Amino acid sequence: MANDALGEVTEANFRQRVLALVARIPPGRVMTYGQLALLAGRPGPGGARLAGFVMGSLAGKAQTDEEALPWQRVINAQGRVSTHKLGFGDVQEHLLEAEGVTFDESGRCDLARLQWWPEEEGRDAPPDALL
DNA sequence: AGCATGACGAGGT
DNA sequence: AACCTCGCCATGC
Repeated sequence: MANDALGEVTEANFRQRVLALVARIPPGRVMTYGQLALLAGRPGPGGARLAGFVMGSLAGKAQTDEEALPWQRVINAQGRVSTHKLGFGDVQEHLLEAEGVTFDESGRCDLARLQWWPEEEGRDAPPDALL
């Protein structure tokens, strides 16, 4: 047992970890696929893609059970949503805007300000005070 | 059983 | 800035 934290990260617990992290993202804040992968024990580009696969696997559910998982708070490293291809990119942006996230003309949001890290547990507002 | 494809991202050209 | 390659794994045909 032991090693949930250091031991091998199986596909099963990787998925579980990713979902657990997504569930903790505060409203108005976001996390990237690569970041989720890193925190779930699979750093690097490959891990980021895996995180994308995990999210994609629950795309249908996410839409029908949105209260259970804030899937819309997961975006790519460029600060853009990666769901246009699936047909609900606009929905995702709209949901985020409803939480206060703004996107510019090129569809980018301010990751530096909005990206959330678990260390901030408890702080649910953007680190504006630190600017 | 092989092959294409899908919510990614870093590094190189 | 716009590509290209590679890493990574599940799923459907």
